[in-house]
Amino acid sequence: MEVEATRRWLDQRLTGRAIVELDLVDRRLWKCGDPELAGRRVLGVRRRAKWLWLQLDQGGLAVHLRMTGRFASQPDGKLRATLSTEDGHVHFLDTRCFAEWHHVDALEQVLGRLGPEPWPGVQPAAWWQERMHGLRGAIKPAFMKQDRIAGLGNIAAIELCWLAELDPTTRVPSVGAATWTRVGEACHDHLTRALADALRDGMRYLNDGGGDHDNPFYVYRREGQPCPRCSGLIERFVQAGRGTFWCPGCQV
DNA sequence: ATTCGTGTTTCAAA
DNA sequence: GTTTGAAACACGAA
Repeated sequence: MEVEATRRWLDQRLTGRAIVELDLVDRRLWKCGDPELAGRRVLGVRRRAKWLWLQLDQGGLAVHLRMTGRFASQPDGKLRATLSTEDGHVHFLDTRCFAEWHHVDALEQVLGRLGPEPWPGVQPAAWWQERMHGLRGAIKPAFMKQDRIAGLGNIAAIELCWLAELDPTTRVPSVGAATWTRVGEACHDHLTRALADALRDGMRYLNDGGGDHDNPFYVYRREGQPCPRCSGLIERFVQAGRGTFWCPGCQV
């Protein structure tokens, strides 16, 4: 998970430092609170779902990267803000400018209804059954319901269906215990691997003209390519408004 | 030139 | 409860 990788990156550079200046290049980032951060000290960096929380000595900064937000040591993109400390700069880049920064007393003020975190543990079948209880629609969009399970997005939902050999259109009530167990393992596998990839390479697979040659996923954005498991062809269709990639050969 | 699709998530409407 | 579309916005690809 890129957000967890970002959390560690920020923690290394900001925790224990005092903020010297916030240069808010694009005001649209700023959703609420006082943007005057000079003199505040960063006590720690935490994550909840895809929110980052920079705990300050007075309140904190809640940051959501949305689609294209990212932190970097060099301003090599659409620069929206720069956070300066005594010993360095942290730049915030965001092509589409959907990201949100909130200066509030507590992170809970900006969180919607969020279910529990599925990671870093391996959640057992009973956990998934409880989280999905009452849903009757397709499993893949259900994985993305933040009020049921926090932090799974489109890629995770796609990849974990593939890992669990599960047809993304399967109705939630017809998923059996053995499959839920596979889902739990698949979810842990995917998120752990996504974090390792992000720690190593960042989001290089979709950045600066590289095309898809660095795509680290099994089926995401691989329409027309052979399935790594059964060599069937990966297909794409739209489900609940989002692109869904899957292998009709081995996902049942 | 124009349209389409995109890593997120919430919301309203049907 | 479910499903869809729209909303933030920018840009590369078709």
